[in-house]
Amino acid sequence: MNVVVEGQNVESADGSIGDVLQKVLSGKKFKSVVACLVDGVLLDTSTNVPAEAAELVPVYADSPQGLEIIRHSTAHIMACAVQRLFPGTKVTIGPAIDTGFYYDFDAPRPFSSEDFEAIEAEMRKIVAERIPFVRTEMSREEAIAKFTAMEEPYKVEIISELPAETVSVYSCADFVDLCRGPHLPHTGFAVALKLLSVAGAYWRGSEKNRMLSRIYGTAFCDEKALKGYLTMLEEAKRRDHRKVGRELDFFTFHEDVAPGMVFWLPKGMLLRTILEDFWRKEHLKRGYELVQGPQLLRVETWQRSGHYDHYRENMYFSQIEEDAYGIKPMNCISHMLIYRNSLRSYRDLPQRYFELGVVHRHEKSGVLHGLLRVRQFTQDDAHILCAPEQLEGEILKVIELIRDLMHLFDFKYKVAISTRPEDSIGTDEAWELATNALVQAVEKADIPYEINEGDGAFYGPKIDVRLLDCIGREWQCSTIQVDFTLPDRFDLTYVGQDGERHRPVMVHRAIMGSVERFIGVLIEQYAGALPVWLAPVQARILTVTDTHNDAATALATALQQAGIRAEVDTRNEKLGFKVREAQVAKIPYILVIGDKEMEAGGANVRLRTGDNLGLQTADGIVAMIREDAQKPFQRGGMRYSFA
RNA sequence: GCUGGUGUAGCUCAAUUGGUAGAGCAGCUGAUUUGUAAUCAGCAGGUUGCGGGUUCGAGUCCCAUCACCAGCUCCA
Repeated sequence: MNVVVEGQNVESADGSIGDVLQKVLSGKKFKSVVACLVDGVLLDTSTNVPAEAAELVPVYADSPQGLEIIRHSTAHIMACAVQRLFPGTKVTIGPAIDTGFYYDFDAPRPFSSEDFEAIEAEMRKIVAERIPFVRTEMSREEAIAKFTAMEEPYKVEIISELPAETVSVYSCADFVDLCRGPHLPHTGFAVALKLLSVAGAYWRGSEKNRMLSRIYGTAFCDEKALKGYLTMLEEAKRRDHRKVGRELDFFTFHEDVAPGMVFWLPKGMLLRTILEDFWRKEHLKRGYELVQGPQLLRVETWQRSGHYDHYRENMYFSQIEEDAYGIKPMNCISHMLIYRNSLRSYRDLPQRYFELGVVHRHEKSGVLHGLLRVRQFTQDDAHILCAPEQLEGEILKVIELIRDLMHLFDFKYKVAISTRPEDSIGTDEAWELATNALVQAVEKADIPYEINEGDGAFYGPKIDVRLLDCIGREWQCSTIQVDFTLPDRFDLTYVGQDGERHRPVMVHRAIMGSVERFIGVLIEQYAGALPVWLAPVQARILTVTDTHNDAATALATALQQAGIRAEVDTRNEKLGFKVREAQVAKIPYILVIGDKEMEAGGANVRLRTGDNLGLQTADGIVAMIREDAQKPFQRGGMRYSFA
């Protein structure tokens, strides 16, 4: 029998995959093979070449697939080390993840980062021993008996629920684990590893189960790649919006006064205002109308909407004399009441109500995170009330708006459709209709998506868009939710062409999701160096000495009259000091006026990148900044206008 | 809410086995009139998150609580 390996024909009978690869590959190359794709199936190199195999594609340590195997095997090595050092620790699961791996243990005492040194040392010992990973297949019953004997109840539970009749088990020295594989040929391949953090994690991800002790770590194909990753983590810390937001005076928190609620400082509020103004105008252009409802609604209303039954734990309440009020966690109720304010005809549809709506949600204490997860936030919320036959078209328009916004900031995003959860209201028919409309629209827009079963809102299915922050965490931003239920509960109607009353469909949608969160992600995306159109200060004029103050003020006035946000730094400081401060403040245009500039009229232009553009006239500076501010908009269907 | 960790000046961090709470930056005052990432000097700044306890003595040890950080569950 022959197989093809990297274009060459090789005799493959009676040999392991490793044996065959060794015949073809150079010694150096062979040493970095961690596993092999046999006609597309990933196998250990110790496996015998299957009789019908046609092609072997070696998986190298530095490939994405190879990296995943390294990490998975490193998780096993860690489990092995942990069981050696902490007898009585039960193992559960330990997969590779995007940034490394983790393993969840049920330990006599939870681990802390102080244990890392000992665990890593034991792991290195195991790596140095170059112990082979040995795969064994056995029947389910055998496996259950084996893990029962080993007193590993979590493994027994997993195996008992597996549909397969035979399972594979990997052993590595004294450590045995249920595992699909494949694994490294031996532990000596795990040359670059590091433990990163500990965390609690529920068994099978459910809050009702026991809390396990999770250790996160990472592994790479070599020390250089590991070092690169650790450097990247440091870089990410420098971009953290909480740090940058404080340094740039954008916002602050007073944890003792209002945990999870933002205090916007003047610079941050200006940024926010620019973004919101732009966004309101964009909505007006796209057929939305601006509305606003009250912060407090009587409890009876929340009972009618279903929020009281399904969302009460997250709501704030207030008692005034005899009346109980709920502070709104969502804006939809007000928008429905605005719809119901007059009799609607089919000719009026769709009604699109937009509100930058401030909502309060009492999030659990452990989940707050800077601007990205807060208890009071502003949704760029809209509710579209339309006839059922308009639904798909309306959803498509919303998807276009999402696309344009993501495009404007060069965000990468993921789309998921979430279906009916257990805790929900409404008929099966309505849920199916709504879910289908979402799927149809996304497919028509030709956007890749995944399905999250049971992840919908209690009143309807939804499309979610998630953005990535600077260390790869996902944050939900846009959401589109179809709702047949609330229009029913609030008896919304329109008069059709036939003169009969009909029920409109409601689409809840937010594009940024939360203005706070969106700004948080923006700050990280740009590391604080916001696009010129959003920068609270677009230009700062620095004087060399106080003889240039008048010229600086005159230039500032000229820029301001052209709609540019400019300020002057006339402090009695050295120029180098002022330049440094302007640069640290990430101000896009640093304009210096000294004798030369005063004589020639204009200023020396330095960018926050450090580039110096030399002497420019006032008109030239205005044109330059305007063009720069306009640049991101040239790509999409949106425009930015100077006030 | 859960697991682990951390709370010291506006910010970043020190403070030997429990023994007088310090520094840099920022702030204020003065000097300096300065050419593209930090001029010099002086001054001021703190019931060590809050509340108990142990001790002759607590920033340090113990308990409780609030908050923050890394995750988990949840979520815009």
